[in-house]
Amino acid sequence: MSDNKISTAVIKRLPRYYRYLGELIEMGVERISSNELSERMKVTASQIRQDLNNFGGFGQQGYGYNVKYLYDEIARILGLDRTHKVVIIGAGNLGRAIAGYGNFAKRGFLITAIFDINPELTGTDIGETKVSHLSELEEYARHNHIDIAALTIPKTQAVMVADRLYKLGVKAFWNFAHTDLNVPQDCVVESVHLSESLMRISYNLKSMEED
Amino acid sequence: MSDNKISTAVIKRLPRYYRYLGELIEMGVERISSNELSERMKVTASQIRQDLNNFGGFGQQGYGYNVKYLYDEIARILGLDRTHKVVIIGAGNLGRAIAGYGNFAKRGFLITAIFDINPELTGTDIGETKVSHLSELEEYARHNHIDIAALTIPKTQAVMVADRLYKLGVKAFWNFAHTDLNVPQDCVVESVHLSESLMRISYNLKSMEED
DNA sequence: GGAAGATTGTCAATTTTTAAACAAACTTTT
DNA sequence: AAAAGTTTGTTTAAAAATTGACAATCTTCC
Repeated sequence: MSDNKISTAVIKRLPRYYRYLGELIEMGVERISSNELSERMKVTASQIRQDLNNFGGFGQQGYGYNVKYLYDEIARILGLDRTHKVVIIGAGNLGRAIAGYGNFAKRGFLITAIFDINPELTGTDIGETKVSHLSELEEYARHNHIDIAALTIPKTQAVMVADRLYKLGVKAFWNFAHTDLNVPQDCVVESVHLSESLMRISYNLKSMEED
Repeated sequence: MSDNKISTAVIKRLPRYYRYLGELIEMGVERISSNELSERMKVTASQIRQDLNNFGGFGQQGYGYNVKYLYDEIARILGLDRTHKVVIIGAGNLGRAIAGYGNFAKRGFLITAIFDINPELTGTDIGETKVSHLSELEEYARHNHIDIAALTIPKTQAVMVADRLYKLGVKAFWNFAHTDLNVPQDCVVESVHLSESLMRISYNLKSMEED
């Protein structure tokens, strides 16, 4: 359908465009040029135009881009026009934080189940959702579709649970564990390695001092 | 001291090398070649050698790299040989998750204070740390050094609080709010935009279907 | 409705990043 | 202790990403 193969560098920037366009809508801005957007976002106008043109011509010469239209188009490109059923594995603070974040639901990411290995948590409520014991995962997956699994559990468990989930047909993993998952090629893995993020701060702080 | 200017692409990869080397140490591996490491990490050996050589020659021909030595050197490069005092702004689930994660302390990131705007949370304990009211931020900063501020608050507050923190001398921000901070150039900002991360999953799921 | 001004889409040039190749130098084996 | 085998550090080549430039074309103003 759309031309393969868009570079990952472009994909990484799309959500940020989307965020800025959303803010512009809230501000009541109807149109914007690549030049003005580039000043707000601190990127080059050329990059904005080239990124967008990977997916088609959304703008118009002499006018710029219609904010609402472009916003909706990017949503479509990103697949935000559909709903995604998300299960959370791990009902610790991180799992709770994700479950409780309302903005995800607004973008079509619905928390449909939460699992934890701790029996004491089984049956307790997190937001609208009841925590199930991890042993019920297979039974659940037999009756319910899972688009995305968020893994907010320690690394030792994460790799094994990802295996189990893959066997149940889950193809997308939002991995918060401090490890790489070992799932087959036909999966989407997006890792959020918080400790690596902190280390980059540490490096940048250090290298700032040295100038 | 060390040669400027290392590309950010290299810096992003360093923590991952560090993680793998840590695992090798746990496994009792004493030496490793770039070739073997490249197979484990699924990157090219050439990239590993070139990345490391930005900081000096840590290996030896015919031998490879001493795991423990390289591990320590990367720690030093990343600034993990010092301690960093971290304050958390926002005692919600995300703030709690960060405060409770013991591995950070192991790497020298010490949670020294937690602030929240909600008076009901003031005085409550999170791990070892008591929550203070956000209004006490200035008073606290006058008597205590802050290396890094973690912002786990909504976007509207995050930008303002970052301003306040900058005026108090804080130069590094770990930003979890869904916005860009507007702090001066002499700051380190590391943003963790979870919703953007989710959107990339959505895009990749969609583009996987289309093949 | 025509002229002046603005802005896109795209091509070309530049810069950055990644990968390949290989001489130099060390380790291991015999 | 010499030969055979490894493996690095570095150079060179290739690929990818970013930026610059501009004709084409739309909008706005008069």
